[in-house]
Amino acid sequence: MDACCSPLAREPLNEDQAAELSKLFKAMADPVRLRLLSLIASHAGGEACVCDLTDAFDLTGPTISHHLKVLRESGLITGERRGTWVYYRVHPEVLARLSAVLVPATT
Amino acid sequence: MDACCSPLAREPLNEDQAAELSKLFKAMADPVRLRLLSLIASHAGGEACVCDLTDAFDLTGPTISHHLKVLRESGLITGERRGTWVYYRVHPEVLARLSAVLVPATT
DNA sequence: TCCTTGAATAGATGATTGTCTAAGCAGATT
DNA sequence: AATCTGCTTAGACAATCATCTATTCAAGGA
Repeated sequence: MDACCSPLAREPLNEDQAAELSKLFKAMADPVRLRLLSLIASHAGGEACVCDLTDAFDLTGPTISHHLKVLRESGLITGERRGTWVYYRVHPEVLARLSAVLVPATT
Repeated sequence: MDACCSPLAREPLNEDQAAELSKLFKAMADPVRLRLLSLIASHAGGEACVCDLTDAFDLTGPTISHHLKVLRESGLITGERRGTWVYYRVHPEVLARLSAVLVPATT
């Protein structure tokens, strides 16, 4: 985790930092994935079952599954199977880090 | 500006909020555009000339111009011509808003 | 053991995107 | 005016992406 904490507006990002951050932003650059992320993050208990998520969209199961995979591979969420259902939860540190990067310059 | 301030992790984004936010994240979902944004935001005086920006990349002028257009149309930056050169500056409120949306749940 | 249900994978397709070259426009200088 | 430089627009092309259907896997219940 190289591009850690310095706000984007403090000093220029180097190529590695930009490449790493762009992967995270790319994962969020879709309305369905943003809503999925928000549904999971705001769900009671900090986790949500895929069955809950699918109902919120006019999309097929495989499409939802695809978006969850993108979010998973970006490191924003993790999924865990418990019995019949798969539960997803967010990684708050990753959200926090992105939030910190975007804070405008204080000057 | 509808999807204003409530963190993503507080309550689920509705479709409109997600659509609007995804445009901003899409604009940042590219390493070149992230570096451009950072170069502009961190530049002395709060603004940077295109000529300064182009030198930082191994890309043609038109490509840089294209990325600046994407950032401009997303509302993250504005460009102004003064004499020979065009100067860009960021809109800090937009960065601040995104930062606020990403703040993880406090609970 | 077989069937049912929840979820992921595979593969296809139309749309979007990042980059380029070529051409155009806006100021400044001669 | 003629030209030069800084930047943008236009158009083309390969690569990536969002979505779908069909298939597969995993866990439970009959």
